[in-house]
Amino acid sequence: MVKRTSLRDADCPVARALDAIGDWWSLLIIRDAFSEVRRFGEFQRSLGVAKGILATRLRNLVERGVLEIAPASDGSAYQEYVLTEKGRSLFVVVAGLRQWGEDQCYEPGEPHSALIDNETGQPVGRLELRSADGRVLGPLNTTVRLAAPPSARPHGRA
Amino acid sequence: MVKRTSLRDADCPVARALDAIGDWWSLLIIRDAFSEVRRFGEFQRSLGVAKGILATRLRNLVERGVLEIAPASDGSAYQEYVLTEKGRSLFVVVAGLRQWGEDQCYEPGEPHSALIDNETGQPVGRLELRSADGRVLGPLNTTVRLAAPPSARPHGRA
DNA sequence: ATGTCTAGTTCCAAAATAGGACTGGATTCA
DNA sequence: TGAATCCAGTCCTATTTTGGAACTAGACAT
Repeated sequence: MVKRTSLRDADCPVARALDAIGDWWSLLIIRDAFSEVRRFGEFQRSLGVAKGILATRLRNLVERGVLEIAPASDGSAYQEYVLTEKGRSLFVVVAGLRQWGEDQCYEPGEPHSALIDNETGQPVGRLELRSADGRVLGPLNTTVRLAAPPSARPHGRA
Repeated sequence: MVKRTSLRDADCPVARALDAIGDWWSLLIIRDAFSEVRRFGEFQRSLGVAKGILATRLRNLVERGVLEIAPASDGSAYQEYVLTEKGRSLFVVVAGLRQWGEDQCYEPGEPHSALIDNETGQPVGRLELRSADGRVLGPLNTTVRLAAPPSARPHGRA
């Protein structure tokens, strides 16, 4: 009767997304996966997370289709966890978090890492949401249009 | 000695960001805040979260400077929680989660909400990371360049 | 002044986390 | 070939966090 609330079937895409990947470790695992981290032990050392928790998270991410298990690329009998297409499409989310962290979570002079465009060696541009015709959009220019499937619900809900 | 690990001083912007806002309820609170939800009771009803948890989360978000407390806009003696500039700059993160949720967390035919450009009434465009000169970048085109402040650390770490 | 609404706090049981010990198969070394 | 070590987990326990309900004090409405 206390059951950690599930948002799997929430009628908001943000809630569903968070249900799948919205905890600390999962996002960090995904971040690492974007940097070629693949093996259980690599994740464990990189994150410093308890093995039990890591095992749970990896299992969940595989179940959700964000990661998949592949044979080890080094020819050993072990397995690896690699991003699926679904997982790779989280790139902008991780990039968004990174930019926000860089901008808002460091002291003014404090040095931090940066995301670099391989082509030019320059930092990447700022992530922006644009309209279909190219205008940059902010919170004030947009509205959530509710889906109205079985019986329309008048107010936004989880 | 078990203390939920803190990533406040991690040397990765993603980790720091997650430390501030990287849990379920915080992100959902922020999502709601983008839709003009302001009052304790409104958040509580919208999210269906336990009041104790909501109180903790709001306090934390205020501490972190994501929300701030303002006098109630309806003239009553109560207070409201509104996004700061720091909080509003999470817009692309929430938008990214929303798009991912829409794309990946619904069954093919299943209807869902959409983010609409107020100007045109059309759905907003896809969030894309671009290079300084405008090329669309994916995970393969980018690399994290580590900060090398006190003594350079050779490998990515939490 | 009485009753209700708002925004919490407090308390409890159940669940999740952190950490360490343990295990069994794979790999390496001699 | 066998022993030592590494890898990828599982299992156990203590502590923390969550979810839910009950309680409270200060607005507000009548």
